[in-house]
Amino acid sequence: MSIADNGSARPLYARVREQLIERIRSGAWKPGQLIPNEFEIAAEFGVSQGTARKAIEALASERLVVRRQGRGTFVVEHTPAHVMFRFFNLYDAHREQIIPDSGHAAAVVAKATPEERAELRLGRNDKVIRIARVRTRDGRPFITETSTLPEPLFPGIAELPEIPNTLYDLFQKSYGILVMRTDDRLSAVVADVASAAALGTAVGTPLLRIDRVAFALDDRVVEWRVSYCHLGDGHYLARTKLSDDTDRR
Amino acid sequence: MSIADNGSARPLYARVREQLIERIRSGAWKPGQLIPNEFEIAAEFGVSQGTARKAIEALASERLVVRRQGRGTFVVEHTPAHVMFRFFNLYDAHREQIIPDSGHAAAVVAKATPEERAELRLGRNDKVIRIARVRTRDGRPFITETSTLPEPLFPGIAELPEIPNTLYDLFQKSYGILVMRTDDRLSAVVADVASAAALGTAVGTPLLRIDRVAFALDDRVVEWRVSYCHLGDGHYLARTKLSDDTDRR
DNA sequence: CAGTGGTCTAGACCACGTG
DNA sequence: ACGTGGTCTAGACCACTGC
Repeated sequence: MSIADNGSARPLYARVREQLIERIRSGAWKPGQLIPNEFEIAAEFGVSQGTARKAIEALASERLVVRRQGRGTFVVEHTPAHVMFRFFNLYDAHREQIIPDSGHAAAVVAKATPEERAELRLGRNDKVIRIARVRTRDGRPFITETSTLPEPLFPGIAELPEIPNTLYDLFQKSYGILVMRTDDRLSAVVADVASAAALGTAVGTPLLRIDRVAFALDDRVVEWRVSYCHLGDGHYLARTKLSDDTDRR
Repeated sequence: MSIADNGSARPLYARVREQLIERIRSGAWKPGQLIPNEFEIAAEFGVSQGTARKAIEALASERLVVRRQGRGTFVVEHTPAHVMFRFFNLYDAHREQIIPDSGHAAAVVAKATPEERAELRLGRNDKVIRIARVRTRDGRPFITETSTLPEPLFPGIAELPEIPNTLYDLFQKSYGILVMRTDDRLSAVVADVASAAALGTAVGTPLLRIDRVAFALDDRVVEWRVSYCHLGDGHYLARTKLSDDTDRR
């Protein structure tokens, strides 16, 4: 049964690409798994090897798969180190990436506030999971962080004996949800009494506020997170390239 | 004379790509110019049309050229609007991109300080051009900005009757330098007396500090810029994608 | 209509990793 | 030695643009 049979206007390689993405999204192909080679995919969809190649290369450029010459093509795997490296953009005064620790994380389930519904694009009676923690560095607190997750997507997280340091690898491994993109909205604030106490600093200290929304493979919003960072001589690194996509949804 | 004659290990399409980049970098192909079609490029380098195509597609994915079906392939052109849209990441409370105005800009030439030499990767006796201005929005000041440029790259900028609102299109049009990437280091500070006066706000107001370094096509540093932004309910938007390059030079 | 980029195919050979 | 992805070629046809 060939995918080429219908008269759709979309290019063949694009339709093959979507079918392959769907297999990753649905979990038919697991993280780290070897996928069929170019000729097998070509035969399955009734296209030439070159067309299958173009579809696979598109996935590779999106980092959904990793190609290894001589070995094969593998579904991307979010490891804790990988997640930190890719999605944690804080650097110290020496321009080294900061690897933070997670303090005790408290998780609760609650009805979403109007603001949470707006950020997470939820319906009226949806529930959310809130995870609050203070992150440390060399044992010293430097970030207060509150994550809010749509409860239906992540049942049972609140009951875990311990919340991991990085959520995104848990999202992929336990819930099959792959974080593809984060939008961080950054602003400067001064520490209020509560923040100052939590971070061990003075009221009025400047803090970097990071308001993050994370998107999954299908563009669903899977996390809203607000962090207040006491960075000292550190900073947040944002790289902008001419080659970046231009659409700001 | 074919490019394929030597026994280099680099793929053919990569060598063709570099030759095409060199033509843009050197100014042999001007911004907005139509470049030769796939068959002409293939013939010139002694490769097949498919290989020329792969080289051109690489340039298109880097946004160095724009392909238009039925018309041809054109060298990218930095217009002021284009530059604002791509490299100015500030948004207002309604999540609309902020388009700032430039106040009066003062430019001076001076010997580089040690800090300027470090940021711009200059030698001991190099000079720099410093451009200071206060940017406004609806007539109200909201950013103080100091750009520092290597003087040898931009002779005569300090003598211009007026400094334009966006520097990067000037860099391309008048100096043949294409800005490819910016690294913004973001931190929170509080307004000192000078900043508060310039921005019409109170001492102690939180400001977003943006420490930017801009890179040209050949990875030279072409600008170091420090901005202090009084954003109110606005923010800086930083988008991070799984598909972003992973190397943090 | 001619000329451009876009898609698709078929096949050859190379480079790499593993057994 | 074998199977994988990586490169390169040659040619066909389609879709869009502008004259």
